Amino acid sequence: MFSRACEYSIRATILIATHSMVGERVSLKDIARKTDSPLAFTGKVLQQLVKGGIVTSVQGVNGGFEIGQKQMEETRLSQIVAAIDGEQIFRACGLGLQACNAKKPCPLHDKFASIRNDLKTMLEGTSILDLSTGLKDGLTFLQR
Amino acid sequence: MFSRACEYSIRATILIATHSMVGERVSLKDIARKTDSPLAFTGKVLQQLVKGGIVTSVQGVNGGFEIGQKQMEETRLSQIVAAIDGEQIFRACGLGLQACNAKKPCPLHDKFASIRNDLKTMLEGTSILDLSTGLKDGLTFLQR
DNA sequence: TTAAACTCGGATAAATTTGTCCTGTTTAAA
DNA sequence: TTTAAACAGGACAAATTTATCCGAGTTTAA
Ligand code: SF4
Ligand code: SF4
Repeated sequence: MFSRACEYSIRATILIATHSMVGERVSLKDIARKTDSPLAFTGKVLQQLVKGGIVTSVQGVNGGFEIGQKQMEETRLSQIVAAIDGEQIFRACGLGLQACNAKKPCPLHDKFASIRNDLKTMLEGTSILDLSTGLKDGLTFLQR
Repeated sequence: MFSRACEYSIRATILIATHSMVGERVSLKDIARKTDSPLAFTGKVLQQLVKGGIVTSVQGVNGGFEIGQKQMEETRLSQIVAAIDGEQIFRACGLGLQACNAKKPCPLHDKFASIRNDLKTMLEGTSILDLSTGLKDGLTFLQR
């Protein structure tokens, strides 16, 4: 569904948010450990998120990653996915035709577009905060 | 969403079905041309479908691929996807955790599992025949 | 001033997916 | 019996994704 890079970036962002809630920063090292992700690779995708304005990084001692209260309320999961995997997933044809076009539909169009749209709606309706509260309260998990 | 190999295999199967409806076989050459797919690679994935019992191949002059009337009615899109991409897509965690487990859910669990289930239901409820009639009648397309 | 704890970013490597090539085998018809 | 049209399948190549390595820059505190 999502690329590995995208999965890592979502897990990382959620973790960052739970720490930002209590005024802490998280280091890449901790992110990698607590989300069970490869450190250096996760560093790369986090840089993309920083450039995309989704999370903030602070260099130096006591540095790390953080996300503002407002950011975590307003940023949608769809933005993370778009920042890493691109908009493709929201628009692509289920059968791989060059462009999705309801005027000249592929055989799967109606059924596929419906689900793709549900996915889009879900991702656009879910904020980082939504995902982070459950983790903070110990109801959900980032590793298993 | 689906791998390229899977997209090719679905397009190929639908095309094969439209020909089988009128008692014809289709050659790999024609499949590649009419579905805008790389010939040799499509040949590979078709071999997987043959092994999976989804389509039948006939060697020699006037050979090609075909699919029985009953097969196209009974075979579900989910079976093609499973044959090429595996069952992963129906079971995998949206955030990439090792196994999907509602008892120890990832933060996206509820919302993701719902959509993943809709997708599964859709794929299981769609037969090759369903997809092929529209193409045969010129209402849907396999290239653009 | 120095050391330590951090992020940043380029280069490179490994793994996977996608794609091609070439040879062999089967089959029908000439 | 020969020939040509077709699938089968192994070996290899290209492209993409995933992952690692390492040196450089930044910041705080001792
Ligand atoms: S059918 Fe769905 S997937 Fe295929 S082209 Fe139309 S919208 Fe895209
Ligand atoms: S939340 Fe959804 S995706 Fe994550 S583990 Fe549970 S079922 Fe799988």
